[in-house]
Amino acid sequence: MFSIGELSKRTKVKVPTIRYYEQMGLLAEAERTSGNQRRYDKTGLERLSFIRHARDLGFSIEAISSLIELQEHPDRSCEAATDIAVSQLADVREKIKRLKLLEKELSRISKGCDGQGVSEDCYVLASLADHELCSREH
Amino acid sequence: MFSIGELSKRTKVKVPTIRYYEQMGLLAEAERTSGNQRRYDKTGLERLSFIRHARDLGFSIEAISSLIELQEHPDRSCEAATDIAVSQLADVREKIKRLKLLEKELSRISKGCDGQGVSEDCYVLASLADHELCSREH
DNA sequence: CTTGAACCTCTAGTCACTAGAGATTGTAGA
DNA sequence: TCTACAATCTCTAGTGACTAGAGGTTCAAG
Repeated sequence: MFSIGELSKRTKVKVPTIRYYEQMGLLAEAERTSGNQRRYDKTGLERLSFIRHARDLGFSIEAISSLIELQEHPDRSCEAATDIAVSQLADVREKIKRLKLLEKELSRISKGCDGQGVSEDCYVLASLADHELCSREH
Repeated sequence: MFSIGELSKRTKVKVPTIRYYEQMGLLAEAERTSGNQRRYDKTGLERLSFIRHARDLGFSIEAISSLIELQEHPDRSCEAATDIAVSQLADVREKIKRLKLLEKELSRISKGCDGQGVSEDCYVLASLADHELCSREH
């Protein structure tokens, strides 16, 4: 049995975040010492590692809640879990697509001031002011 | 002179968001009719278009504030504005990098359940539970 | 002059935390 | 055993960038 600080160290999840996860129902309520401090064991550690990993992969708290529920009712859980993962993947791909367009636009804008420059006006500000100057959609 | 609803239509920025921008100091306080309703002109329209475009490119409200201040004090503004754009670009590139790693991982995880499957356990849940199963950092 | 869409302000909610106040507990060293 | 003090507790409020809703007022067309 170890303290919340120890759990925090081992999982690299901050102490207030652990309490927040408990409050949100992602973590079961921890056992307490006689003095009301939380104590955890291997189960708690594994559960939190799962949550942390899923958060790192961009799953929302809500999605993680669903995944945890699936874990606890293992019948047919695989399909449903895969659905969640696939939808998360679609999300990530969409974000990548959008960010790549932004990258092109920003790199074009940033380069505007290099070299001989664009007379007296700032190209960055001009580009932001006038969407027509954009080379593509974003 | 036109209303906030008209401005909203022309810029595709929602009415409450326009009021929010005013409150945050991004937009100058609009003129008012005798009945206290906001009225805008070309200047307001251009300013809001600038903000909207910058938001679309992922600039924070704070960054936009800086850009607007630069616009208003044009001496040396170009270098500073370029700095902001370049830092925004670095940000975007970093995000793309991270998301690409996630994409690989998620697509690997999602595929786990296809075809013959991985015996009775759900590969998605197992992968999330055990970071060691990841093929690379993320 | 009436109607009703559009406007006003204000408060509170969203997500996933993070920060701080003020009080209590656990534990290592003297 | 006592003492210090780090770690813990609960609670409230703040973050960013809005969004939603209540309850009231104004504008403009017919």
